[in-house]
Amino acid sequence: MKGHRVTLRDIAKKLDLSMATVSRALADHPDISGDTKTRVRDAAQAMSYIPNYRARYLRAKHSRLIALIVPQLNTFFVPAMVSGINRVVQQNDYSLIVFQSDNSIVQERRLVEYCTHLSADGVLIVLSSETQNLEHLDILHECDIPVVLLDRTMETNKHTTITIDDQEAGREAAALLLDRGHTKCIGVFSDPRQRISVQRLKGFRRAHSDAGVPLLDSQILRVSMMADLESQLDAALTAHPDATAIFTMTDELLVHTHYQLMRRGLKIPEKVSLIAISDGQAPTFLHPNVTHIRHSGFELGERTGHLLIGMIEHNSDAMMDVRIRTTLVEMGSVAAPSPKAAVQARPRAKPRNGVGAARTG
Amino acid sequence: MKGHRVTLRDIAKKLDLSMATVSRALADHPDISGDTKTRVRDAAQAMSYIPNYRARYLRAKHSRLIALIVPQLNTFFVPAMVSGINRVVQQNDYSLIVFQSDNSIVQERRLVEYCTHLSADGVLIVLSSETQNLEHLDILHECDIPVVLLDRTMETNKHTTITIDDQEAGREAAALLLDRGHTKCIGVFSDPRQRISVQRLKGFRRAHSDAGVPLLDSQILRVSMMADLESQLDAALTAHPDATAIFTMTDELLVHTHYQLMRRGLKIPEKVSLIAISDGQAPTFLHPNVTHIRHSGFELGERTGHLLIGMIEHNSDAMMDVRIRTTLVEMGSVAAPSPKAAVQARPRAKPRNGVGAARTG
DNA sequence: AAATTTACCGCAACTATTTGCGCAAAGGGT
DNA sequence: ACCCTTTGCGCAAATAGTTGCGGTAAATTT
Repeated sequence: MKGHRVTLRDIAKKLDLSMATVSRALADHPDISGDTKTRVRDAAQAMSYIPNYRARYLRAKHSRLIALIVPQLNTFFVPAMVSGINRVVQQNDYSLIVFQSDNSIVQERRLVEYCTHLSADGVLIVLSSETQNLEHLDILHECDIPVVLLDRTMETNKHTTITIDDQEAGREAAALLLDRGHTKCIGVFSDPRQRISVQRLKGFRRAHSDAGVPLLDSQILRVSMMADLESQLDAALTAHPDATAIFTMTDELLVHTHYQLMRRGLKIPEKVSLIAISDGQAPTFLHPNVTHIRHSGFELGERTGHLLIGMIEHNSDAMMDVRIRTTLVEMGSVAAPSPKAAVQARPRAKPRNGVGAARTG
Repeated sequence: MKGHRVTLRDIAKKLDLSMATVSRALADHPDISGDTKTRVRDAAQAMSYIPNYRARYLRAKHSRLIALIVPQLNTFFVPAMVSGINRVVQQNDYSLIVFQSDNSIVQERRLVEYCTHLSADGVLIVLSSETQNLEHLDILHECDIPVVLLDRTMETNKHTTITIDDQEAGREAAALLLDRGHTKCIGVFSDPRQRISVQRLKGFRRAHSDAGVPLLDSQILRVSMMADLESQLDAALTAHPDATAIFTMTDELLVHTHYQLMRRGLKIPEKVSLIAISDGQAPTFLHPNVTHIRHSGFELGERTGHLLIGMIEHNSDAMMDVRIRTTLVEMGSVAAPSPKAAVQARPRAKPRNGVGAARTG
C-alpha cells in the first residue's frame, strides 16, 4: 500500500536502538543480549521486515548468484542438466540465473559480460556452436570469477571442463555394433564444429579401425539442422543398402532418426539395429526401446554444481577436466545383422584412414 | 591478480574528476561535454571498468530481475515455456532467475519469500501440485511485486493468470473423437488435484454429454506418477475391450501412452485412435504422428513475459485471465473406429483425412 | 558594461546493510 | 579502592553508484 519497504532503520527507530544493534540482533551476534534479540525479532516479525539482499551483498564481496549460459533450453539433454544444477545451487543457498545464447557467439559474449555486471560468483557455460575460441571468457578470469565449461566444451588448458567421455562413448557404441557383427553402420552426428561431435565421431572411427572394419565418409551424417536429417538419411540409406545399424550421438537425433526408420517400415532390430548416446529418457518411451550409452544430464548438472561451488568457496583455481562415466544400457535394439541385408564382408579389410574430420580451432 | 575491481572512483581519481561527472559521462548525460565524455569513456575502456549492478540498483527501486518458479524443469512443456520467457526477458534487459519447487509447497513458499529478499521486479509461478491456496503469495502483493500464474494455476481473483483454455482443449479433443464415431474413449489425465487436470477433464466430459455419449469413471485414468500408467492402462483396456480411442492431456502422458500402445501391438489408428493436448514436439517424432490440440509452450512463455513486463513497467495491477488459443493439428492418428473393435454406433462418420504433414514449431 | 543565460562540473546526500572500533557500565578479583 | 575483564551497544565508515542542487566561468543578450 505505501511505497516504502520496512528497513533496519525503521526497526531501530521504533525500538530506539541503533541500526547496528538491530542488524546484529537479527544475525544472532553474541554481542547482543538475549532480551534485545527477542525484542528485535518480534518487532521485525510484526513489521514484516524483509532484508534487502542487494544492499547486503553490496558490501560483501560475493553475490550468491550463479549464472548459466546455454545455447538453448528446450532440447532433450539440457533441461535435465539445468535441473541438476539448480538443485545443487539451491541446496547451497545460491540462486541460478539462466541465459540462453541462441547459439550465437555475439549473444554469448554479451551474456558473459553481463555476468560480470551482476558480479556473479560463478559462471557455467555450455558453448554455442558458433564459438571458436575462448577469449571472451578472459574477462571472467580478470574478475576472479570461476568458470566451468560443461557438456559442449572446447579444448582448453585455461578452464575447468566437465563432460562425459565423449570419445569413449562413441567408441563403445560402435564397438557394440561391430561386436554384434554389424560391419556397415551409419553414424548420425550433429554440428561438426562442436568438440562433442568431433570426439564422439573420433571414438566411432576408432572402434572401426580397432575392429579392422572400413568406414566410409558417406556413412557419416552431419546434421546441423534437424530438417536436414530426412534427406541425409535418405542419401545414406541409398548409398548403403547393406547398412544394418545406425548410431545417433544425441537424443534429439535419436528420436527423429527413430521416426524416420519407423516411417520407412524398417523394423528395429530385425531390419536395422539402433544405438544412441542418450540420457535415458527417450530410449524408454520409444518403441521398441533403444539400447544406449547412458549419461544422466541430471547427474552431470549436479556434479557441475558441486564443482563450481567448490571452486567458489575454496578459491581454488585448479584447472581440471572431469569426465562423467557412462554406462551401456541394453534395451534390445541391437541384434545380429539380418542375413538378408548384411554384406558378406569378412573382416581384416585394410584399415583405411582417409579422415577428413573437420578441425575447428 | 589484485583484489580490487575498478570503480567509478578509480576513474575519477585518474582523470581528476568527480565521481558524479564520471557517472554522468558514462550515462551520456547532456550536462557533460563531449570532450569529457570521450576522455571518460576511453579511460573506462583502458582500465576495463565494470559497472556494479548491485550498487546501481540499490538506489533504484527496481532490480531488473524476474523470478520464475516451476515445479520441475525437465518435463516436456516447461523447457519450451522457459525458453520463451527467457527470450522476452532478455530482450527487455531483464534477467531471469529460475527456481524449481520440486512440487513441494514448502519449497514454493520458501522461494516466494526468497524473491522478496532479492527484490525481484516480478514473479512468475507455475504452481506445484501440492499447492492448495494462494496465501503464500500475499507477501508479494505487500511488496508491490507483480505476479503472474501460468499454465498450472488455481482459481483466483487476486492474481493475473495465463493459461490455455484447458476446458475447451479437452472438449475439442473429445469432440473430434466423438465426431469420428468413437463412442468409447479412454482419457488419460494427470494429478487430479491440479486445476489443469480438472478443467481438461471437465471439457472431456462435456463433449461426451453434448454428444449424448455416456462416459464411465473407469474410462478416466488419473496418473500421478508415470510408473502407474502401465497398470492403469491395462485395467482400462481390460474393462473396456471395445474402446477405440485414447486421449492424453499432456505430452508426458502421450509419449508413454504411445509406447504402451505400440508395445501391445495396437496399431494407430487402425486399432486405436490417439489424440493429445501437446505443444507439438512429440507428435512429430512419434510414429505414427499424433493428431493433437496444439499449444505452443514457447509462445505461452513469450506472452507471459510480455504480460509481466507490461505490469512491471506500467505499474498496472489490473487482474486478468489470459487464455492462449489452441489449434487442432490433424496428423492422422484419429480415424473412424475399426468395425471389429468398435461398437456398431453409426454417428456421422466423416471421411478420414489423415494428413501427416510435418509441422515444425 | 551590466545582466542574463548557458555549459559543465562538484558537493553531498541517498540507497540498506555490515562491521571494526570504541565506550560506558557492570561485575569480579586482588 | 584499584585494576581488569566482560557485557552490550552505538558511531561511523564502507560498499559503488545516482542525482538534486548549487556554483563558477564563459557566452550571450540588453
